Amino acid sequence: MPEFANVIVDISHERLDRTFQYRIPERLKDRLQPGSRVRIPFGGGNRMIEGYVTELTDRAEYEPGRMKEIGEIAGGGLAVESELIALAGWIKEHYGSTMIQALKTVMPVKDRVKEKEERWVRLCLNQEELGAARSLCIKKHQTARLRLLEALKENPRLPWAEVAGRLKLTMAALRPMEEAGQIRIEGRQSYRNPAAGTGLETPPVRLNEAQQFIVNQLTGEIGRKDRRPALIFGVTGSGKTEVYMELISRTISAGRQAIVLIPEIALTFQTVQRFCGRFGDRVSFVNSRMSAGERYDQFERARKGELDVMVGPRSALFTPFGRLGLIIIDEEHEHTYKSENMPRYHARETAIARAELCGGLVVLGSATPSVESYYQALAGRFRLFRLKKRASADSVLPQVSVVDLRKELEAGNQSVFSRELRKKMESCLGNGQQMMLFLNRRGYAGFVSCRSCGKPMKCPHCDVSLTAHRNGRLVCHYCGYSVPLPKACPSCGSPYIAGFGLGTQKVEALVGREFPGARVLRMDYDTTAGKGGHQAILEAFGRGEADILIGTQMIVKGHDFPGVTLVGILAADLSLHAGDYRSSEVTFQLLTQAAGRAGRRGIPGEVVIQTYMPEHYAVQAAAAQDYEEFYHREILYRNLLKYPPAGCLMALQISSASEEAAEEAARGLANAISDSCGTEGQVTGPADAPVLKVRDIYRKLVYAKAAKYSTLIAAKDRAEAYMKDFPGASKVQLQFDFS
DNA sequence: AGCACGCCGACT
DNA sequence: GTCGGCGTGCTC
Repeated sequence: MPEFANVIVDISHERLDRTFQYRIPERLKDRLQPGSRVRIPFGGGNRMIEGYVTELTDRAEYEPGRMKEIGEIAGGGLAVESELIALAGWIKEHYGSTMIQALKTVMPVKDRVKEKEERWVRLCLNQEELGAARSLCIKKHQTARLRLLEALKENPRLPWAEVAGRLKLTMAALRPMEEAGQIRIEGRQSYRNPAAGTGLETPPVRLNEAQQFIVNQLTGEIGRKDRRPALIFGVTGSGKTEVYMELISRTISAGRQAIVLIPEIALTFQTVQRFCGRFGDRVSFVNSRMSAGERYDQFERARKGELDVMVGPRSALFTPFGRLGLIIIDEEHEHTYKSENMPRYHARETAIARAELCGGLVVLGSATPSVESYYQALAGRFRLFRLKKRASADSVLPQVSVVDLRKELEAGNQSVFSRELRKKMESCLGNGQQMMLFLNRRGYAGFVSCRSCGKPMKCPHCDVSLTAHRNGRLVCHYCGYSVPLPKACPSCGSPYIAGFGLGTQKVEALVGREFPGARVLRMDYDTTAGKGGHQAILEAFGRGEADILIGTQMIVKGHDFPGVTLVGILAADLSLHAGDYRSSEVTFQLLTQAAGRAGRRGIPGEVVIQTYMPEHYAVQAAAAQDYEEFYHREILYRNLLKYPPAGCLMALQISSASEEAAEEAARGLANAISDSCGTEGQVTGPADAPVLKVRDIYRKLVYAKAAKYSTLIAAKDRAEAYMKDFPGASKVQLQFDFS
């Protein structure tokens, strides 16, 4: 049993947002674990306060002689905080972050939240008493009190920010005044309920046989023996949401709470309405646009038991529910469930870890499950349920055709639109129906280069070429840098500069030229930057205010337009060249989802996939709407190269402002982990990141593949040890990424 | 956040 | 001297 315990103090203040180290007394050894709630002496007066053990260790980070001992274990060790701290411990171990980083993701930022909370100082004296109090203060030279009383004379109710800020009063001066009954400090906890008053009561829908079967299978098990996560593999429109609703309902009836994770983009007004209609004010929502304070409010309501359901993106997973019984992850294949910051946790794996801690059930849903999840399901580690039929009988699968762009070129057609797509667009417009055109690249042209020297225009801060935009500027899609399009090539002075490739803006221009009359909307990062940007565009299109919606991937995610009968995928290959082992999977999912947008009410939809690689299995399988076929081909490839889920993969990203420092550290790290893995694993690199430089920071990559996760964890520890005594460690940053 | 410590002006 | 208010800084 380790000698010391790191403890996070149970006080919400910025200055205390770190751990303190305590000695573990003999009688408590073997009884402590990360997440234990303890009582500890704190501060000069050794007053006993509560805290949580975050970590047990033998390494003293503080002078052991001056270290205090843990007092006792505090009762009620089952508090939510304990569960979340234990989860942070799991995240730290599993994804290789520091405990503090893990804690900060799991326990929402408490700092500066207090500031935002509305607190007021109110005067409790009448005119007479105020006068008396003032003269007493003058007599006693109580300057701080006088300052406050003067201000309160003008305005008997002052906001806390002003009292603490401009008037510079501290608790030391305020407390005696409050005790004397001169003032009152009011802390009004204002909860803004984003769900308030939306939607009408919507009674539960009657489930069809397949849906009911899943619900029965799973609810019988909640709190019982089979705790395996469930994967619901249901085609678009098969009614997964109704299953979720019923599962949540039953969870609540059993006295437990539920978290629903959905991709940010799917958190639309309709979604909010749907949940509110069913669960009233017992449901709340979080999203990334909310301020830290607003999100904290909602988490606080959950902690107090005012809620039964929380809906939101990745971070909603950490809702402090004390009786969590169900975690639903909709569209579980979405890459947004993987965090981009340290710790780079995956919501699916982390949800499973949390469910284990609280004895809850995890339900995953997707029309195109991730290869990982389907693999687990086939191996029997997940329970698999299928919803094959679309819930409403009149929707039909679309007709998909694949167009070989090489043949178009041979036939002399250099346009973005193949002959087939153009014909279908004409008839679609002629019939007064709507269409969507999908292109996975925004901007006007792909890149811009000089026709005489061939040099592309590059971002000075990032290692990428700039994208031409319609407004005559060149924009960097990595850091946002933008310059006016130069009149002459900066390196050779030639005036012949031209754009190549295709972006959404250019498609918009081309549609305008080739289909004059057609009403066009464009949706991508540039047009949705403002708040409510998505919503406005989608709603306008839904109301039929445009015939054609052009956009990047955001148009294919979770929004139904009954009027859309044609979907055109202009360049299916773009995502195939990502150079990532997942690029086929991403492409397949994208194409399948895009195709699923067409024809959902009665009218059969048509889909045209344009590609230079019509024979690629991701394209073929998507055209045939055949997930099994895709999975079969994909898993062969992953097995062969031992990529996840057939093996484990750890990526080290080494970043530094100095390329040499990054390179040197990367080399050393590659050797260190290669040493650590031995014959168990395979190390590649160091190599430049696909985009070497972003925002003036160089990034190098080292990969380690192994059959067993533990091999990689050991390698991670070795890498951390290496960085500890690397001379230039302060200049170099190391990030781990497990997948 | 809460508490000790030290500074400073006022008063027995 | 020394008492009490008030600002500062530390808490394993």
